Amino acid sequence: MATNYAKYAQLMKALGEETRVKIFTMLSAGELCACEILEEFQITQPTLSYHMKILSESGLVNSRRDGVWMKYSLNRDALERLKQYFDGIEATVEKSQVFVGR
Amino acid sequence: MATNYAKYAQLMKALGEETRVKIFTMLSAGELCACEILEEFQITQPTLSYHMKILSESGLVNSRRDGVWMKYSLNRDALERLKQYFDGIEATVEKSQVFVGR
DNA sequence: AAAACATATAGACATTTTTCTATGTATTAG
DNA sequence: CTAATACATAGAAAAATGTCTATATGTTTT
Repeated sequence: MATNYAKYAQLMKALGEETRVKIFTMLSAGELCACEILEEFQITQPTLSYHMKILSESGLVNSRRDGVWMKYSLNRDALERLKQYFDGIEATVEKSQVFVGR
Repeated sequence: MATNYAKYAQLMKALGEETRVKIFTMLSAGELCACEILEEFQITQPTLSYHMKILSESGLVNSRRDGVWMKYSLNRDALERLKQYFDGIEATVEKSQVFVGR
């Protein structure tokens, strides 16, 4: 499977904005509706809608309609993919950093 | 310690671009100079310089001058911080997803 | 069907981002 | 010291992003 950097970039970009990374973090506590999220920010409802769209389209966040409300939750698969990406990244110790005994 | 969402957003944004996430991944194999990185992309040298600046300023990447070359490597602390952020995010299983025995 | 509520979309606008070309700076070799 | 090499900076331009107001859509209640 060729590593899909464009997809990783999309996921990271979705989290590369303060409001969105806050929302993402909030959702780790469980599903929330847009109205509950909105209360935590000083932004208008259309602006929140815009951010939720970006999070949803990236796949990081699931959305479902519940009557009049939109409920949002984390997508476990996308979260796992991101975690696995970072697990695959290992900062190799540079020679200059190695202390070779005494 | 108040969670610094602006800082997380900065780290993610630095990785929220395909060229940069590729470079970041390349660096997990070890230190590289700008000229080696440049060979892998269809961009000009100033454009690479711009991307390296963003990666460096975010703290994700270390840079040092070695004679005429700039050598870049991953920053272990920043990487750890990102990993720990994601480890702290747990997609809680929604009620609707729970299968309650038989 | 109409009203009320939650959310989405359209359009406009300012700001930020990404890219380039041209040029400057730092380091090494001759 | 001059030339060559590697990289950085400046400035410009196009594209993308984030925000708002106004309005549309979908859902429930009456």
